[in-house]
Amino acid sequence: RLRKWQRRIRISNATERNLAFALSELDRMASALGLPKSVRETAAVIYRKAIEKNLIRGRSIEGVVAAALYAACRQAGVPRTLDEIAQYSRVDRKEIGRTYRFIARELGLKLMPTSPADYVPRFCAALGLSGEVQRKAIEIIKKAEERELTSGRGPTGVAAAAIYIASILCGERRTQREVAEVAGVTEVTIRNRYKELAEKLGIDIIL
Amino acid sequence: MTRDFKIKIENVVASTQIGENIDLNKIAREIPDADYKPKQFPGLVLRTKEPKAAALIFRSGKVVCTGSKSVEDARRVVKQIVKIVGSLGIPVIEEPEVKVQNIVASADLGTDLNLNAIAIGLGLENVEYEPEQFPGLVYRLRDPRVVVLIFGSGKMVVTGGKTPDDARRAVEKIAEELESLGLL
DNA sequence: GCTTTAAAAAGTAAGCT
DNA sequence: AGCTTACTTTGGAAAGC
Repeated sequence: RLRKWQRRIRISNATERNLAFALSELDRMASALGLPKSVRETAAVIYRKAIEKNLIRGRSIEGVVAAALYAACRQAGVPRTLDEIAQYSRVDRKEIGRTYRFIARELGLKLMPTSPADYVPRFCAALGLSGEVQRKAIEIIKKAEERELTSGRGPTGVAAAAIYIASILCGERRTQREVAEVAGVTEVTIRNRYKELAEKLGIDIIL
Repeated sequence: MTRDFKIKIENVVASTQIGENIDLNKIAREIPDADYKPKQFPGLVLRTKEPKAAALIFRSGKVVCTGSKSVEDARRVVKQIVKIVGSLGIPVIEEPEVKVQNIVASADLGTDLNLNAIAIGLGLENVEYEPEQFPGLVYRLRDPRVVVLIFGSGKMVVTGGKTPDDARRAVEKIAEELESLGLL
């Protein structure tokens, strides 16, 4: 029947239109966040899988796009915080987080929580810190994880504290305020984390 | 090895029905400390001091009681609400059937925990752990049907159960699981 | 889905002195 | 630098938008 044929065309048009919108939205956000093409592609794959499993029901395309991008960044080891993702989305952080948990669960994306170490390269670059500082910060984070000093703590706060300590130990000191700015946490959080790390890891920080 | 998980009931949510077609405006007029903002929420809020709790009274006569530290306290609160509403000349059911809807309890495993290891041990597909958003690991059990929030300190919160025993069984089950995984 | 209630856990945040 | 207050998460019922 002709009706049936036309209906299919309508549906496929809408589907394609939505996909085109989603992909353009994905590109717009990825560019704004300065993400590499590989991450965009990973996010696109996640988005398509979500579509195939009808995980969009009751959710906005933008929300799923944002969640797919968030997941892709983590999977690629170049995490962006939900706040950073939300900065370039019409959807708020809370909704992106919920959507992320939902699609991660439904698609079986087994992602461990982000390690503070994954934030080190980006934060250090933004602070103009050397590879030596990055190495030291990651070393501190690894020890902190072994000593179980990171359970329940925000990854960015731990990363910020480790970088703050490393910058001092390497003679490239950055202020708590500068580190807090790039890490997106408060100076109070850096203070709390660095005091704990310095004390429990036995690091002497002479100012 | 008798463990003391320090299980404590922190909140009991119960529902019941104390009457029909209750005039909430009258209650709001007669009881000065009652909160009633029908534009914002259809229920009227009445708070009791002993036991300290809050009751939501609806026009239908249905009542939701929250904040009690025990099932018995929840029943005591309902009796107080019946007495208060009844004293206003409003027809009430003297001894309504009280149904516990949810019990929130806290407990302590007594040791610090490595949440990353626990997430892997219990299975990433059975657990939610996003320290960027919340410090606790969320573990949903099918039996008993409750949700447990596990923290790095070893403390936890059990919610969603209908009886104190649901919370007790959940804590013991988790302790056993973690121990068999060598994470406790 | 939201609105309102209560309470705990631990981390982070914001305002004030 | 503290202290206080407050928001994040979990669960459930109620009546209505």
